[in-house]
Amino acid sequence: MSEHGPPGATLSETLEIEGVEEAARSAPRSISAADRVRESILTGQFAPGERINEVHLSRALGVSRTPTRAALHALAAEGLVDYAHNRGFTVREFPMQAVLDAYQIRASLEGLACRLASERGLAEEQRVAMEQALRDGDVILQHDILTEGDLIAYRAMNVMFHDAILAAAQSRMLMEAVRLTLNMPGSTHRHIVSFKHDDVRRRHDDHHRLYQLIAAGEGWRAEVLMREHVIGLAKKTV
Amino acid sequence: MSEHGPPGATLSETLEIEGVEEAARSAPRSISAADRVRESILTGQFAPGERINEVHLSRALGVSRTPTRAALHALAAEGLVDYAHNRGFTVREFPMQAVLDAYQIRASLEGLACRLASERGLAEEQRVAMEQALRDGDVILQHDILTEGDLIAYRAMNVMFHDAILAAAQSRMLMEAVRLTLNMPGSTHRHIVSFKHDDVRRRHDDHHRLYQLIAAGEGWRAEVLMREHVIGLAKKTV
DNA sequence: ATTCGCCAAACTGTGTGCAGTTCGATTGAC
DNA sequence: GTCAATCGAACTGCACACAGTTTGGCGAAT
Repeated sequence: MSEHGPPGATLSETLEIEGVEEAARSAPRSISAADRVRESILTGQFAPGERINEVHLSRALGVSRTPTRAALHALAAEGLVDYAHNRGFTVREFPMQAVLDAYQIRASLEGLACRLASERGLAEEQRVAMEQALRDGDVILQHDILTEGDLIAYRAMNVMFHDAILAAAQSRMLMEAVRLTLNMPGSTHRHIVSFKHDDVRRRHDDHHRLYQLIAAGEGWRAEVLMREHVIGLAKKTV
Repeated sequence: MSEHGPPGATLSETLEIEGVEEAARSAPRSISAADRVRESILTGQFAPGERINEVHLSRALGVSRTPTRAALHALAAEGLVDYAHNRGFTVREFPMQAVLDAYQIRASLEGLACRLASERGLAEEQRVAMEQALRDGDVILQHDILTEGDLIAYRAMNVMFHDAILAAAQSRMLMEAVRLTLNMPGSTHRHIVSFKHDDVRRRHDDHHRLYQLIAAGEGWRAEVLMREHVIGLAKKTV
């Protein structure tokens, strides 16, 4: 199964095809393929509305059409590509309004997660994660200006915090619904979410308050604050 | 491809395999297969947690493993089955708490849909559908006791009303998220949603108020009322 | 009697060939 | 020059065969 790379590469074949053999040791090709194609779509390697050719994509991934199709079906399920019978897959388009709507949906869902977390309590694991995230954010914000590295660390901290709340809500369906709202081309996010120091500080302050409210069992207040917190991400503060 | 039915039928082969040829005329096998398996799961033909054998299921459906696997992957995306590498698919379990949580999630999402619908206005098509649904409900509720036929008509009316609001929200992602919450074994719903005359009347009254609020552009009030409306479905009123 | 290791049957993962459909190009008429 | 019909290349849908993994059971050793 080696010697896969075709020399003449078309547009969709710009995917990296390194490290196939060690990664394929335990991971199924279809999963690995889905991950890589998802990454390509999220980073904007594919043009929105572009039709995806199974054969070309298969070659680019170094696998046959079967796992490729499985991967594309999985991505269709996640909402990243569209599927039409006898016409295959196309990259889904995300107009600006759809991206803004996604923040509204996520705000409602994560607000609900906060309420459920408040009612059901924080397990030790989630409490630790949230406290760690709060400390990490505090450290980052001590810097007067935020470097690119700071922003990377901030994003990791942010994911840890929000994931902990979702875990505390103890609802798999809620997690899946939130994931739907996160699966969209990330390049767009940069244009939406502000990373000015004051805005970041305000959002981190929200985190502190959210932690307090959830720990205190103030479900409704936590829900409302989280909704505002997430919606605020999509406010144009340029 | 005829003469498919194996005589010795195992558990998973109790699916109906009638009308294959006329249905397969234009519809792809994988879609048709997904629909039928989904129906089987929703009506409780499969035991929760049961492992799904691809070969047996393929024979029961009268197609090969390829479209069967595609169908199962699609159902996994909808959240009806779980998938594990090298272990295939299992029927997802829905504990009572998960079903109740689904109503909470749906309440948040449909509440948001009401707000968006209020802001974006009702297109003629949705306005007509909602008014029709309201009239249908009025007629049904004139009966002093509700027959089984009344309940079927009520459910159809209910779907029309809620779908119209979702359409008015103009967010595909929101529709998909709501669909997640609706995809669960329906038999359970019967035990949760009350169909006593007074409860149905109260819910229909909610619909009238929701229509008024949305038409009046009262987004926030419509959102709150819809949340209560949906959560009320899961309240045990036995 | 229990546990560990091994083996075989069954099942899933993947590659590949063929059939049916779609879509673009080419040719012809107007 | 424009439009339509037709043909062909390309692509998708499906079936099937083979390879790798899991899993249950059997037997031997402790």
